Amino acid sequence: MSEGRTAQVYSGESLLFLTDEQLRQGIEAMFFAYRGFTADPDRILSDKGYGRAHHRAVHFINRAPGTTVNNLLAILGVTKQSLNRVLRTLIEDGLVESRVGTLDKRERHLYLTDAGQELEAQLSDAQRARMRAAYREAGPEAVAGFRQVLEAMMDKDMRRTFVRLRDNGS
Amino acid sequence: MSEGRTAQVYSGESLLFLTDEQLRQGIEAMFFAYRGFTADPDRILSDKGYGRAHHRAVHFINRAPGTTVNNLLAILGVTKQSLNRVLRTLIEDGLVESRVGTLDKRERHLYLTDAGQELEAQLSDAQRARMRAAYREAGPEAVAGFRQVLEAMMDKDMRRTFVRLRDNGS
DNA sequence: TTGGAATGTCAACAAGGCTGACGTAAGCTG
DNA sequence: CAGCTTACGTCAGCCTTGTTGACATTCCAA
Repeated sequence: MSEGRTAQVYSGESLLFLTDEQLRQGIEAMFFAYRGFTADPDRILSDKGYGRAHHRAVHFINRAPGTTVNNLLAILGVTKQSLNRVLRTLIEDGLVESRVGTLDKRERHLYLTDAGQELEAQLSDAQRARMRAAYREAGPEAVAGFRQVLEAMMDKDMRRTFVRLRDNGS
Repeated sequence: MSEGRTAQVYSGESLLFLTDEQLRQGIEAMFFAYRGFTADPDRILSDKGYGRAHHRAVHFINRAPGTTVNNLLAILGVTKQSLNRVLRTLIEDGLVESRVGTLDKRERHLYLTDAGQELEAQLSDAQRARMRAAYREAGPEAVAGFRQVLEAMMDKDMRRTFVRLRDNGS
């Protein structure tokens, strides 16, 4: 599995030694950073009796209004039973609306209600504020590199999904 | 919470527009990348009846052999009951050894056994392989930026912990 | 010697994953 | 039209991993 203790990558003027130590620092950085990444939304959600799973659903419904359950399932990578539990509470609480498909009546198309959009904005604002602060501190070149490495770290399928979403949005 | 739709960061030759759209792409990149980041260890662990919590414990015990339970608690950010449950199974299975402190006998110092080191290496190899591939694909400048943004995204406390660990290791 | 700190343990609970099984409605295909 | 497949929902049960609260033990330090 391991390719030995070090590997070298040459690019432009700089030489990078991919020692196990450097890789491990990257691993730990991911671990600690992800905690920060989720911290603010988690606080907001737990006040309202929701969890991270609700956040994810709300985020991607907002991202692609009218998406089907199957579509959402593929993006989130969970079972329909798991997603259904979350969706049910969101629909009951009036944050999400589920409309029977017009073209294919088996499908349910999901939309955020006004209340749903309000929650999404609240979560989004908090998470973007942290991301914005990090981007500002690190600077533009760092941001480009950040996104390149993250994209390269994704599973192939997820990367396709990510790119599709990205190119849809803007 | 939001500072408006866009913000600008100027640095060197390039100008970065921190539009909400760009920030959201960063957020989604984190989400999808973290899935990839944990995918390989998760597979290995579930074969052996362990979970991500076991991985984290094993990782940081390997990282700082002889660490105390309290220390590990602070790093992992969970309750002692949660950690204890994981540690108990690891000790029962002979992967972790818990030694009563010599200086302060209330403390337990944690070490990986040979079997524990073997598991750690297996998990580490898999995770490093993915990180190495991502680093190679993105290139050295990207890697530097990646780490800068991640560090800036951490909570203050976690950042201190991260830096302390990093500077210890190398 | 007493208070507080570090640790462990028991119990109970919740979120959010999972599998398996089953039902219904709708679309598709021969 | 008949039969298979697809999309979705749901029930039941299980697991991991997080939580709180309560309580016992050990032992350092003032």
